[in-house]
Amino acid sequence: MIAPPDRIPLPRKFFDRPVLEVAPDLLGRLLVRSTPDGPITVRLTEVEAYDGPNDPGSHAYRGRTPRNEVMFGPPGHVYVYFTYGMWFCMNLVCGPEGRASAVLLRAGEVVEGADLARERRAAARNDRELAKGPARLATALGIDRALNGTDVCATAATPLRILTGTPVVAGRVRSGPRTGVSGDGGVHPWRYWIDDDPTVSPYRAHVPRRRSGSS
DNA sequence: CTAGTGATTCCCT
DNA sequence: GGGAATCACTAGC
Repeated sequence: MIAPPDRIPLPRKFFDRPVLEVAPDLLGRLLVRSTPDGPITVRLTEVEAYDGPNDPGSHAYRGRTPRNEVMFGPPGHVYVYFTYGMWFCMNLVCGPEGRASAVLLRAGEVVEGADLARERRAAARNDRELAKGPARLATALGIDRALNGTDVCATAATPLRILTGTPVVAGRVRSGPRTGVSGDGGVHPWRYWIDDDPTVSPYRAHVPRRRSGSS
């Protein structure tokens, strides 16, 4: 069996580059989640770059902690975090090792295993919403804490892989401020998405939440 | 379509 | 203790 040209795993050197190069280059790539019932494959349509300790929006901004430890490790590994008491989101660590830069996978188009994704995403009103948003994408693929640190470049069988897919030409890539990032971290146009793609999540500016019941 | 709000747990200060 | 790289749901236009 020879793999089709769009289903060749991306090598580790793909991720061992500055995060601002890797992030737009991930658009159009295929993220494959292996499950006992079969694969679920997502074509990436929206991502965000986080550039390590120099980036106020990054989880690594204040240094290494138990939670962000994977970000400080080698490129090509998955950083999964838990947020808002309910959701998981996933990142891909970029190079060079120790810089703690990573790409948040924000949205994608389910191109294989939509039936399996629908089971996990019963609230989705249509297939475009299956992976429209970082926590939705993680939910659709069944990503949780157990996947934290997974090597997507491993040669042995892994629960998660990244394949070549069809890279998006520069003219179809758009960029803008990152979603939900506050303060100085919000000024950088480090969110990248495929122009005019219906699976890209709506932009939400950061809004600090006040506690209910007091003023 | 937009805007507002509750849910629910973990992490870090 | 405060707030978080979010989502689902509702109301209103």
